Amino acid sequence: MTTAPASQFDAIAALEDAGLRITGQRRQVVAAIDRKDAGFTAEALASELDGVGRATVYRTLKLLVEADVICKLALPDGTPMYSPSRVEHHHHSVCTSCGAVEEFRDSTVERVLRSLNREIEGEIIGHRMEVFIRCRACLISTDE
Amino acid sequence: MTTAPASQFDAIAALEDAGLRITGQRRQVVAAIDRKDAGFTAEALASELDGVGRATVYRTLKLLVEADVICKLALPDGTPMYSPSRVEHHHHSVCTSCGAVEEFRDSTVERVLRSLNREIEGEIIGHRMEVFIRCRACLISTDE
DNA sequence: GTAGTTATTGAGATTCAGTATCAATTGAGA
DNA sequence: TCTCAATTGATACTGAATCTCAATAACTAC
Ligand SMILES: [Mn+2]
Ligand SMILES: [Mn+2]
Ligand SMILES: [Zn+2]
Ligand SMILES: [Zn+2]
Repeated sequence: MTTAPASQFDAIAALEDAGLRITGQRRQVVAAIDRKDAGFTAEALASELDGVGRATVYRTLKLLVEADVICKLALPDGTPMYSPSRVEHHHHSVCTSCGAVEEFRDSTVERVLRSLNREIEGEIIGHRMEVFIRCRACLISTDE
Repeated sequence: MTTAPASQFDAIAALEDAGLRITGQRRQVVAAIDRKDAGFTAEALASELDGVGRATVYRTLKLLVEADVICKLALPDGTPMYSPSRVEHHHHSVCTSCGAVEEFRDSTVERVLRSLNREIEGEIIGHRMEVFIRCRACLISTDE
């Protein structure tokens, strides 16, 4: 038994909690994201939602990132990707072949930061960590 | 006594080793980078080098990244930054106020990856870690 | 040193992601 | 239902990065 996936209602509630209006377009964006099972780009999402303007898709993605409903991450070449966020504080592994995103918590990461706190001059205000993988499915499909 | 800074000759040698021609423009780019004491953007470098075309600056930066002479990293908002690379394998702390970049080695980071190797389905092919800080100088200059 | 080959260059066009504008629309509370 | 600020979308715009291609210059061989 694994963690229950975030439903689209959580996302809508998060937008409401932020004092935002629940519009048809925002529902469409949330519903489309809910169908995703891998990372996706803003542009892909936009062209898949014919009823919703491009600018609105970008605006909504930004709102959802701010509301911690989705995460914005990046491939090795910098291409921005989005993925639903299902775990409180976490990092990501991204399959560079198929875009599959896994979230992971690892206390060791936090230990790194604590150790840096001593080494580094100044105040730590944030961090980013992404692990790039070739997922099992992709390893198999390339014939071993 | 700290590690000797990489000189511009190392960079030139790296380009030679890659079988590339040593041109006046590439010397200018390398020399300008050598003067930097913080992270910089490609565009800033380009507009500072009047004698060198913009496209050439971008091309040279890419070559230097491939040659491990400089590192390409990113601010929290995704803005690409470059910085000279002086340590073998490392990660970065970036001051989001002044752009100062520190490189650090931390064996704990590598330990994180080893632990992930067990958790994660698939093969790890790379990773990225950036720590965002407010450096001591910036903390002070903002009046505590 | 000269000549030949070919990598490199620069100006400008082009692409692409993302943002700004602003008049028209609409959600949500009163 | 009424009201009005929030939201939307078409489109223009920005800025980073890449592409094109004729002109140039770095290396190599002689
Ligand atoms: Mn996430
Ligand atoms: Mn570096
Ligand atoms: Zn995969
Ligand atoms: Zn600073």
